Amino acid sequence: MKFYNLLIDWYLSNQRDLPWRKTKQPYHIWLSEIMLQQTRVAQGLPYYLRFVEEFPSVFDLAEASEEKVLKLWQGLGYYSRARNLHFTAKYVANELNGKFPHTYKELKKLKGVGDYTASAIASICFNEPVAVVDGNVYRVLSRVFGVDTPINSTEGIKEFKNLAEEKLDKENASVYNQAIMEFGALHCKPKNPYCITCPFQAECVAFQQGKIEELPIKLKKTKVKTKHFNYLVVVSEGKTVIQQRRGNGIWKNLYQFPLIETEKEVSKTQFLKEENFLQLLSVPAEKVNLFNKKPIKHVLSHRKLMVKFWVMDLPEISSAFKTKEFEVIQQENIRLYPVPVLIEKFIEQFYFNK
DNA sequence: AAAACGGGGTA
DNA sequence: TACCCAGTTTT
Repeated sequence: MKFYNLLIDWYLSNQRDLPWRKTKQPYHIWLSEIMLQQTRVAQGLPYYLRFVEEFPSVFDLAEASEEKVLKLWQGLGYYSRARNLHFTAKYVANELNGKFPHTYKELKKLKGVGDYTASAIASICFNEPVAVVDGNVYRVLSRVFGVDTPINSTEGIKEFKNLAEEKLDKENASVYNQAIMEFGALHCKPKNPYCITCPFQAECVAFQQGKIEELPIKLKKTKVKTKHFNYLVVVSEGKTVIQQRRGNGIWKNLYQFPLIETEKEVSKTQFLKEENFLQLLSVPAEKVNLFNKKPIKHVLSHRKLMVKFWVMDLPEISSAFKTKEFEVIQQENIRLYPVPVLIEKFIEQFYFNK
């Protein structure tokens, strides 16, 4: 029995019932694939359902504002996915008459669609014989065939792509690709895989050599850097002040309270005296209160943020906030804006003294 | 070639 | 903690 036959047999009796498996419409497959990049099915599923409900077609998504798309994406992370999703929706709707490309080569030209996603859409929707290589595929192939090349090295990426193409069932790329990913997700798991009941036990190099725990091999990732954020939460006549994050850093185009970044954690005295922007405001010290005594630790894949929220009770909005950088809004309207989870959690706890 | 880019689940 | 998740883009 060939590798792909065993795999597909396993899949046909073990696959999960997922909404995007009930369709082959490129719009839905594309949407699900973008959402599931570096994201577990369990986490992405509710977002997928809300998006399909809110945007039944690519035209609906194209017509929405980016702010609305980001708001619906809030909490899913990697927000460039949402921005690229919206950009591509507009492109497909307006330039391609709502029709997605039908080939790997053309799909890969879409913003936010890389090698994996182009392969996934081309194979799942059109049965094009191109192999997907995601985290699951790296794990299954490295173990079964005993490949110890680091999966995140240039060499490894090429080698695994070639191996994946070699093992692909070219007549049934759609089912095969989903099968190998599903097998990696449910059976050949990172920790405690079900080797005892594995259909590949006899031929699995890693199992036979006792290397299940070691494979796949991955080069160590970069150090997490610590940053110190100080947010100014203005409270004034039922209003507050927010700003949209610009540039290419984290949370681009999402909203937050006015931010002052410091080299290290600062006390109230240090905060009020040493920061230029605050001096500009000239707020009396008694009007400033620290919301959280200990900094809130917010950990991202490559950053550790230590965050303090400074609440400023003002009789009126300072003129320093009346620039293009800031927006003065009614407090109750803050829930309409897309914000990082960190900010959302704060808003839930803080009732703006009502 | 390496770093940037989120948030949550698992052991 | 440390690692991982249906990866892509930028530096």
